[in-house]
Amino acid sequence: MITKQKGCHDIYGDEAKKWKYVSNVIDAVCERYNYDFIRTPIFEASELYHRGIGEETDVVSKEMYDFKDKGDRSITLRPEGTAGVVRSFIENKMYGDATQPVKLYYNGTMYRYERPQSGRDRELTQFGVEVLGSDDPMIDAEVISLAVNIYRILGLKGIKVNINSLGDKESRDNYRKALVEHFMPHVDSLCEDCKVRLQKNPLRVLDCKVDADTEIMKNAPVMTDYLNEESKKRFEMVQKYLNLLDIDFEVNPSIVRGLDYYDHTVFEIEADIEGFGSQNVLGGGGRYNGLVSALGGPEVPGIGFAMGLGRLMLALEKEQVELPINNSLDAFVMYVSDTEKEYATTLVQELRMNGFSVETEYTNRGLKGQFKQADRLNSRFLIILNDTDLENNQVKIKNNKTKEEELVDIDYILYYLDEHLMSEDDADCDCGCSHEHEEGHECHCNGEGNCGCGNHCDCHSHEENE
RNA sequence: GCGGAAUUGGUGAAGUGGUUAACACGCCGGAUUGUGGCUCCGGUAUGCAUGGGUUCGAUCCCCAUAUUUCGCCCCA
Repeated sequence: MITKQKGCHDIYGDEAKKWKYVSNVIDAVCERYNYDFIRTPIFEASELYHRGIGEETDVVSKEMYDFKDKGDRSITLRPEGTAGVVRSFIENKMYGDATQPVKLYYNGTMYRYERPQSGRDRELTQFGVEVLGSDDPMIDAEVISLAVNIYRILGLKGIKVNINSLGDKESRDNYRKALVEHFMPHVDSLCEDCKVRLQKNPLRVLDCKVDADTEIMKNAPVMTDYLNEESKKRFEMVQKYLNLLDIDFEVNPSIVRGLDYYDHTVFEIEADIEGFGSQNVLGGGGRYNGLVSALGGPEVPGIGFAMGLGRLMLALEKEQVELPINNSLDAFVMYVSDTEKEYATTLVQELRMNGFSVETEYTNRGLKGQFKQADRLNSRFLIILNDTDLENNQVKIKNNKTKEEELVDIDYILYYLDEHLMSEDDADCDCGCSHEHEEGHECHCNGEGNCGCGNHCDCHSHEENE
């Protein structure tokens, strides 16, 4: 048997429906924030990541999925989304668009050559946003709040937002110098990795878990003390806007992020859920004012974040958040004889073309088996064909909930289904999301008929629940 | 890159160095002559991840590989 590759997953059935639902929420929220969808290639020239993410980062130095193509080009499966989006921004000269800043979002697979564990796969799906062309602290807060609001809308409660500022270049240079001065005298007591980091990227020494509990690490200078006036003021503004947006956060000076392109605001959103795996960072991001120019574009500031959808799913599952997934069918057409089957073929198509979700029998089951199949598929109506009825231009339609059965004229089928499905929905809700009707769920449509699910709804129960 | 645990039908799983690998669910068929969901009856693994080895004999013991899973490191 050929099996899937290590660290990859097949997503299907109800799980696939959940993913689709989450993607719909993401699309709906991004639309409200006016972010445009962008799709960039899954593979890029390796150099993009070497220059963009940073040679010394683990992501580049040991986790890249790279290979030579038949033209002997060095190709890499994208390990993250930002570099590709920024490349596209430059290549397509989006900095020349009239509508600045450029606000983009993506939702796609990334690849990292790692040893899989809970919350860590080789193929992972990330949703992320990038804002290019504004250095306003207000947009920093907006990006963070967008991420938080998506978690909120999905119903996830256990999240914690950590923010920090790496400051501008001057602040970072000063801090870097202070770090080197602090650690150099004790270089021998550091772990092997840190010795290298101290040379190439001293900030990341702070990230080290091996030496985390040592005295030198605890006494290490703190970034926030080295921010110059301008950077400090900027960081305060970000916090002010976050407060205005009602986002709970904590300033955590140890957040430095693993990718080299960040400056000023950096943040991580972690799962704060009992029993969650050790890979508990749900999302993270930050500002990267130097990245566009580093990749050959003009001096354009940027900020973004990415969240792992797989980890989000784990978190939702851990919190037992029930996502509203639609598993029902409008009608199941049943038949036995060949002439009935012929009519079934055309009827099914006609119903489908008129907007009904309809299934029929394809595996020669007897009637009994077809009833069972219709139940399994949660079909609301059963259309039972019978040669005698057909001769009278009639079909039997059975309501699978009330078990009532009626003979209906063929010309009347569409109207009949329309009417009966509508009246069913009055009691329920026809937005298809149904979460507002379940206990313990909040609806976010404000009675305007748009729940986070992106489906339109005009039932009244929304307002009552809100 | 390093370490621990696991792998038995469609599914959840019990189990043993020795003739027919429990049990449950599901599925299929029948009782029910074209109306199911309850009940009863019957059928559902030449097979215990793959490849070697030990043994008279291996699903069980040993080794390797693959995959899964949980950690370390790192990240989403």
